Amino acid sequence: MDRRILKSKEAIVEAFIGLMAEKNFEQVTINEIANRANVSRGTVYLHYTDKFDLLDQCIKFHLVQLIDSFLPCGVTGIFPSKASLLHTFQYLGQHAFFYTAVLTNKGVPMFRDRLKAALLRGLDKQIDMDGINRDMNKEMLVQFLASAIGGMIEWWITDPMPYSEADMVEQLWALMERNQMVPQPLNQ
Amino acid sequence: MDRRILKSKEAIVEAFIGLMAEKNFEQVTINEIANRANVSRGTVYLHYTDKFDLLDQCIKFHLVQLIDSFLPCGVTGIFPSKASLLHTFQYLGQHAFFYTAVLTNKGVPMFRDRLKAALLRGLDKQIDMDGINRDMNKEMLVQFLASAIGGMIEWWITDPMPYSEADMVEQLWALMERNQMVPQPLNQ
DNA sequence: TTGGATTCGTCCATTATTAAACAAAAGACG
DNA sequence: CGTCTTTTGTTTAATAATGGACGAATCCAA
Repeated sequence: MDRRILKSKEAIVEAFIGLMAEKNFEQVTINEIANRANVSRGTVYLHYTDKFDLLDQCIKFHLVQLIDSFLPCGVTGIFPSKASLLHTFQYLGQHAFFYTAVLTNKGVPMFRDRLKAALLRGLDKQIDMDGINRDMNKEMLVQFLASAIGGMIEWWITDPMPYSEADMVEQLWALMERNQMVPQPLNQ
Repeated sequence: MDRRILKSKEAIVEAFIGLMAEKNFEQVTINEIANRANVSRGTVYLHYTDKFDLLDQCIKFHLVQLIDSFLPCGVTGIFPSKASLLHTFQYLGQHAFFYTAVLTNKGVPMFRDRLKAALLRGLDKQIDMDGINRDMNKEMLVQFLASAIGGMIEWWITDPMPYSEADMVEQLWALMERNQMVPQPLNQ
């Protein structure tokens, strides 16, 4: 992609997130965004139809990255591991500014739902319905687990991250193994 | 000026100074500058004929700012004061990265001379040749004082700035008054 | 010295960004 | 309510930035 587009989008998104951390989404104006991004107002409209589209693209982009941090190769190839879960929390930590903004901003209540939806899609592919889960209703189980993980993420991000990434991985990985959301340990 | 020009120049200059702080001027390439600035190589040539011109414009720009920080209104209007001298040292402190780079870089030995030349021009306008200076040779006096001030600045910047801006102002202002480089105190 | 790689400086057509204007909608405020 | 201001979304022509190409110059290792 053209270097100019990347730079403009980067500046716009950064300005937008910064403003969202300061005030409600509704009272963020395109003018402010353009000014803070040091970009012409027309440039914003060149890439985004309006601020709802801007918010939408931001959320989509980050949720794709979030899933990718855990499932880097998608369906094919490598299975998720403790290491990839650590990558996920490192990614979350690095982008805590964005996630805090969208999770706490009064004007963006739908983000919680979209995070859960992304988790649902990811879980639906990963979960092993044999063994301990043989007699469970998959839909209910997936709902249960997606809520659990989403809640843990939201709690870790929204509170000032009281535990380290490694601590979170240790606890969460055990819970995921227990529910056959990841490859089972061999000595079992 | 067009916003794009400002942004490009800013990025180029910042990249350039950063590289000058890391290696000698001679071994800084236009390619490196463009890459670090995240700008097309052609854009560099659009604003600067070569890296010597880039260095030249950087130095000119900063020396103008340095003089302006002390004589904000040029010839007309307000006289320099302790406050404006404080502005000068605050400016120097804020741009210490640049001044350190050009003062210590082995490839830019001429910067010292240009700093002195700028001080000479500034002093020539300001100095009062009456009173204590009546029987002095102006050219020699100006040379003497420009070297003195230039040396103080270079020492303050190059050493890790052991004294505060206010300390420097206090000492230097006394020396400037003593030599009638600034308006004399009224009770004298 | 020779050859390969990198940088240089310049050119080009294409594309993104710019500042400006504009009417319409939304807010702010008395 | 009406007035004044700001924001919105769209359009325009002008211009800066882009990536790519090119031959020449420079550097560096064999």
